[in-house]
Amino acid sequence: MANVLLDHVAAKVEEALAALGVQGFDVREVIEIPPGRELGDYAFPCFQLARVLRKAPDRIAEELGQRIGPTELIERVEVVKAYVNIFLNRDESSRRVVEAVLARGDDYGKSDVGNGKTVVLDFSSPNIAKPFHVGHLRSTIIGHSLARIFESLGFKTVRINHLGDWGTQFGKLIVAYRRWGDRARLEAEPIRELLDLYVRFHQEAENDPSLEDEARAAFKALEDGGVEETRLWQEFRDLSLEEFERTYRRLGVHFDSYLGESAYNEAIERTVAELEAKGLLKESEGALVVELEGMPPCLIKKKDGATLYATRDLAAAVHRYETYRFDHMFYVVGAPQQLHFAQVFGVLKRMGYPWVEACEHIAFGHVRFGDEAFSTRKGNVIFLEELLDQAVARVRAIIEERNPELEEKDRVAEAVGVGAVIFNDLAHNRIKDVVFDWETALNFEGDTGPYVQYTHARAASVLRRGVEEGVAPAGAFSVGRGDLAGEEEFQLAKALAQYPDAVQRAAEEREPSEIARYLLDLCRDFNSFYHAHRIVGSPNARARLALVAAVKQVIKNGLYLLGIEAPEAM
RNA sequence: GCGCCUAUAGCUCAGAGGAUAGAGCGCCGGCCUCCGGAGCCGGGUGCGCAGGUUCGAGUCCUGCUAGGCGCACCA
Repeated sequence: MANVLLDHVAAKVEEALAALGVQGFDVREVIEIPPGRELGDYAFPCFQLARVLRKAPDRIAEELGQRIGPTELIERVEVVKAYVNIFLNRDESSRRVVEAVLARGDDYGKSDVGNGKTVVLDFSSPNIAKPFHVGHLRSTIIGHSLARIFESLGFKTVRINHLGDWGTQFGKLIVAYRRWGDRARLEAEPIRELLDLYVRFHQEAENDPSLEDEARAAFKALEDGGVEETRLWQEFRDLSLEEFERTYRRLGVHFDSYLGESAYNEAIERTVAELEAKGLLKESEGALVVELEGMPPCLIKKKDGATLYATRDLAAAVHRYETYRFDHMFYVVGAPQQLHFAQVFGVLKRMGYPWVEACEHIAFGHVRFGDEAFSTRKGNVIFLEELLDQAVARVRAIIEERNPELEEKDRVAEAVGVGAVIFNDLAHNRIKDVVFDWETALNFEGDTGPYVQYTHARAASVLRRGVEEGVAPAGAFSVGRGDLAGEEEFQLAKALAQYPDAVQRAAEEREPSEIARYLLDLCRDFNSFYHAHRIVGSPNARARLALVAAVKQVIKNGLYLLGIEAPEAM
């Protein structure tokens, strides 16, 4: 499934090129949308052909232009210098696009290019016993969105939550809990209690460095199967997971596997043995490392014999390949960990696993708060729940003010508030750092999730109106010849035609923001159209309603890929 | 010190090597007894610096500057 307009144009350009004796030229790559409408709908610049054909680009354009005859879709061709500018027939193009969108419905934009290949996505992966804060949100929703995008392109996906449920931090928590823990509070609000313990540990450790040693010893005891340590760890883990599940439900996120770092305690020994057998382990300052080219060595075991993050990631990668035989594995983890993944991939390569080429670190910029980094240790965090609650509350207030008759206010407020938070994060290129501020996060005007959802609700409202007026009862749209001949209708339809391209790009770049931005553009176009033209009261109301239905469908499909709901009213 | 990332409008950000660099926020001014004003229309300022590659560079390369992140027993 691709762009119904561009496909036609590209095919015609290719035919014309063939007539000039040019084969295998990637027309789709070169063809572009001109900067101004007066220059046509699509343009084909001929500069690159000048070298191939050894002719002046202007002349090539001239010859090409003559060979691209009018078709049902192509109305005329104008050559301007080295550009072949193609003008489409408004009515026919709009009609075809609208019909294609409505015919495919929820499937519009999907394709089967993935051909059943498997993508494993490692995302979210919060640390147990630490609050789920705004910093974790990015991994969670970028991963979730990428999973949906790849599914829509015919890939099989496996969502893995690689829980941070192992490591020295648990030594710290065990030590802190033994000294200052409050049983009742742990059961009532586990994450808060664990966070406080964690923060207090670091405060006290500043004056008493021996605590750090004690914590390392406690973790070693845990790793060696100490009964008391294991019991506490299990409890911390269970209680934390319950809280995370609540947040995941709100975000509509689910996982196929919750195998966290702790799941690899046995596999790790096999991995270390394998490294040993392959002669890759070197002793260095008492620790075991694998040396790598062009970067610092990867630490495999500490001098006390305990394992490290990288060791567990290695074991996990091997296990995942054995389990899923993935064609791609995405690690949706913050950019600060680039070196870590370069090292892990480097070790896998030295181990001789060809599938390391399928592993990819999907890095994203970190979230800062003002000029301070979020720091769990300092307790300087914004809880995601708090952000979601505030967003939902504000939406609720706006509904009360502007649409008090709305049904299911709470459900809609939840969808819009959560959608605002998600969209705010997905609207930017993932690699950019984001500075969190409440004003931006809780703004619902302009380039925001609620704007897109509002546009969807407005389209839904117009369609309901069409039914009420008996113009298009029960969605009985029909687009006859001549119905969509207008310029504005065409521009909207052209935007709809581009949706599959946006999805494709989002997948190729692993960049959900491509879809977010596409939706903003589409919504702007639609709202302009809406304000400029009557729909229900117009002579071609049925056709315009079909166009509105197509717009609504595409917004819904796009929001779904971002993990955002599309309410019928708000 | 070494490595990675970033630098575009007052702010937040888009920009497929191609024609005249675009949105949102903020500010100012408008929007019809009519389909939802979370909307629409109008108003202006900009590619960090210096070279290079190319028919053509905001986009690619090199150097510099500024900011962020990372660099051994945390994850």
